[in-house]
Amino acid sequence: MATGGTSSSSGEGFLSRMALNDNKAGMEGLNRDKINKIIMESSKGSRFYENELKKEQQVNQRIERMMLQKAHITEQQLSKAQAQVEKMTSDLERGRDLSRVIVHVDMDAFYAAVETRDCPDLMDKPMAVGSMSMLSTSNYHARKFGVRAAMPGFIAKKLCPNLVIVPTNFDKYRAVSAEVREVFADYDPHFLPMSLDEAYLDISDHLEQRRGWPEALRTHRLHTNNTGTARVEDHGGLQETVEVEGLSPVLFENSPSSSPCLQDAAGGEVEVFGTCAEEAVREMRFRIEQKTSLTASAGIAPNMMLAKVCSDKNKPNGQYRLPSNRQAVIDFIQDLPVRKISGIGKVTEKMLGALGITSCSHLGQEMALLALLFSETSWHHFLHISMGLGSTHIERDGERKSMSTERTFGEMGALEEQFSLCKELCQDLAQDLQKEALKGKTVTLKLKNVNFEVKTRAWTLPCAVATTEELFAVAKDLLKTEIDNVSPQPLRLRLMGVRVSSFASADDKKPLQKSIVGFLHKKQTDSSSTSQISSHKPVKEHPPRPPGQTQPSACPSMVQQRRGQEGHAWVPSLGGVEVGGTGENQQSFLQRAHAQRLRLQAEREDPPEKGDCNGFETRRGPTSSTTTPEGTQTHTPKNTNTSAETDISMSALTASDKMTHEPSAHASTSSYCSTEPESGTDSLTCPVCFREVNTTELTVFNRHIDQCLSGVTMGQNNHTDTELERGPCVCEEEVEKEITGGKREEGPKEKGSKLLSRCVLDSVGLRLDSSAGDHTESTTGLLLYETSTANISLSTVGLNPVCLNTCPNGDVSIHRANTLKVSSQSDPHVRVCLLSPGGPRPMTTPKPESRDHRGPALTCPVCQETQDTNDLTLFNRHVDLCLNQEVLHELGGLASVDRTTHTAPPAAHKEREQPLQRAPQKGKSKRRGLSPPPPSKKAKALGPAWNTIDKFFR
DNA sequence: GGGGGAAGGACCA
DNA sequence: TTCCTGGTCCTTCCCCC
Repeated sequence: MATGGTSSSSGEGFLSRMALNDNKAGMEGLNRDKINKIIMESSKGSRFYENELKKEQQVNQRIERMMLQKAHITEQQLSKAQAQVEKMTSDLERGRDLSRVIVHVDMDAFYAAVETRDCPDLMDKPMAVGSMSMLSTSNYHARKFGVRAAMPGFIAKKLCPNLVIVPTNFDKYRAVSAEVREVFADYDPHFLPMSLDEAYLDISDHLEQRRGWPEALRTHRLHTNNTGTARVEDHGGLQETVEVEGLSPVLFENSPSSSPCLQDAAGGEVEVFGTCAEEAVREMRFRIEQKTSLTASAGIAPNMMLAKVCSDKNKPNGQYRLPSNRQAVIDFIQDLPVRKISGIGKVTEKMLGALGITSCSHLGQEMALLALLFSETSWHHFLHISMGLGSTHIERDGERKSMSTERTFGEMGALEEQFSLCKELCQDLAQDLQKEALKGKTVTLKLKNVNFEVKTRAWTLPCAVATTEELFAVAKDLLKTEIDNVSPQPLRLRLMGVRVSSFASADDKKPLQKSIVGFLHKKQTDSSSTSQISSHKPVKEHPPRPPGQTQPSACPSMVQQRRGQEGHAWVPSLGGVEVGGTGENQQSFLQRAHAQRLRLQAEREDPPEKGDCNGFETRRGPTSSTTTPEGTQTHTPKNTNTSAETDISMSALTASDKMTHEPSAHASTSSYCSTEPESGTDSLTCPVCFREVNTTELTVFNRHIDQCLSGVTMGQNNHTDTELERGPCVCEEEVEKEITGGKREEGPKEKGSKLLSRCVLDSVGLRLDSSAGDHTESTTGLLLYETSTANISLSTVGLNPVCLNTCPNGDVSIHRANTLKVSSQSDPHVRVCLLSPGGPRPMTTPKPESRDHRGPALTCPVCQETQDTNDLTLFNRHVDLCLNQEVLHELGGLASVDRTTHTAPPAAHKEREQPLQRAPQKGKSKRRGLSPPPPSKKAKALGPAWNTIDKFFR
């Protein structure tokens, strides 16, 4: 395999990135060569090693490119950069702030110390905390053998055969950490914890107060079994307080003698601390030790970067203060190896080393060169370091950016296991998210294969998600995509993780408008019940969406994700009415469906016959009764055909659910972004059949709606009872085959043509009046269709080109703009499935014919008024608002919307044409990785189904 | 060209 | 035989407007 790396600059047969990192306290003066030899012998040939080799090669290539770039730098460029650096240096110098006293406190070998404290037998033994796979930390005895954190246990054992490895016990460490933090809080209530054993404090304010404190407040009693104290040393003007004795009975046996303690009136030993920074920090460490029997080291400096370096200076069990004057800072930083700086790791160190830069003073000397070779962010960072500058303000309430969970395991190749684990991770993560009341829009799946290659696949949703079902809906599909990518080979994993990021801002957390759930609720919904989802307020509480304000686009289609590597969102020009993706959008969908239904009902001259495909009230085919947990029987159609809404859930859950055989999953969500009822509700009203469903389980309720919609509209049932019981889990290919009868062209390739949904047209009010004959045209219907991101949208027929297909007996096509042609030989109840136009399409392309060429003016399908516009955007706006009003009106809701505002002024028009939600580009092949190469730009632009669409318009 | 998403990677404890 | 976990930030590529 990878052999080139052995002859790289890292040395013959030697991988520098795997070599011992002795940049840690207690590891000075080790026999590096010997240790490295053992590490290499233990690792060589392993997949991990091969992967490290690969990474090393990549770094070497980076360095080669950098050196090449350096060779082309001209004197002129250099002097220009130098001028830039000098200007920036003087700017930074002017802003230098030496007024704060920042402390970095780091517990010494924290986990190991806790374990040793609790098991004194370990005191004199080399020990580490972790497992044979990985060590979290080691004590100082073990460090003498080269055993350190982040080293696999089996290698550590080879370095130190007597090493005792103690398993981690995070509950215990958390408890100790809490005690330590209590002490921190006395010095800086807003301290910044970096981990369980480390924190930054700004003690400036404390010192201010401390100056006025009487001695009694600075006096602390020693526990009888501890005698620790400290002494202050003077090192060439740099005052240094060295903690010396007893405080670390378990770790540091060679502590120097202490200064004498005083005795209090009761005869107990006490320690009196001074008022300066060193004394305050010494006192803090003293108190930590008294409280936990563990020692801490600290660094005191004018900024965080320096404090961090200082805390390492006298580790373990010591402290170091860097005086707050510029010269002291400059002197301190001069000979500091760059690797000592937090943020400079082995790669950066190596790159800088290639330029001859090993210390911070070199950094300053070569800054012009660095400015030319590195990014602005990087060289600015370097400049700060070279000047000894760092943050003087401890960001106390920094918002969390992401949350994740991941698991490493033995090789896993079975799909069932993978999907099952994926769900477990989603469950764990959902719990964590719930604890912090977080919801995020981006879900990332992290995979590490058995070759240690890490891949991340992310999907950004238009709405924030947090529940297991929502997370799983996305993660599972990302996983499925990766499985498909390596198919027919199995995806052999050793790690899987799920991350959520792009957390909702405060604004996003505000209640959403027009929640259908409020509408769905039983009227007597307990008003005192606490809403779990803030958005789920009754519709009355929310005003109608202002004209021009778009709703978030819907969530991506699973089908699209699985099928297309190049899927793109396409928010239709009816902006704001897309449904099916988000909870909000689903709600809108249902609301509109309801409104449309009522309107159509009222319009109907003849009551629908049994089985009429317009007939919401009529049901064809067998029906079944679902017994709710409460024992109430709910009439539900026995039909597994799904509504457009549930189509998403079907496609979202099909594959993996089948694979994992998790019966709960299929009904768990109807989209990525679920809608949950408020707690305290004991029944929900079905928006289709208007019956109360005695359940608060959304899964049950969703299923009811699915079945209801299916039965209402499809009027026929080709599925079996078994299928019903199993839920709408039909694999996409099966559906496609079934619907198209295998007739679809195999073009280039239908591969891209995404079968998006077996939708039920009249469930949203599409008039498919087949009673007049085999071929009927409807000019006023609303067509449900789905965009390439699985947004189910309500759109007037022909306003957006769609590709239609039917099954098994029908044929639906776009006959003309604004016209739907239906043909059915045997059954008037045509099932229509939609093929995504796919691809990112500007709303204007392909434009339907202009009004002049299209014939009559546009007629609103809701209010039936002819609109004096042929601008589709304006018309869409009108329809949208019309529907809104219709829904609100039907719900007995809000003040009416002035329809005169529907025809938007030019400004609002523009607003509607704001950039569309950009689609996530799924699975696109990057520079690296295993994904297939990306499609051509043209293919991407057009989208996979364009060939198909094109045929309709040709 | 700028903005922003996706993916990968560096780095830290 | 065996090389973690969880988090942040940065860079690069790419697409869209």
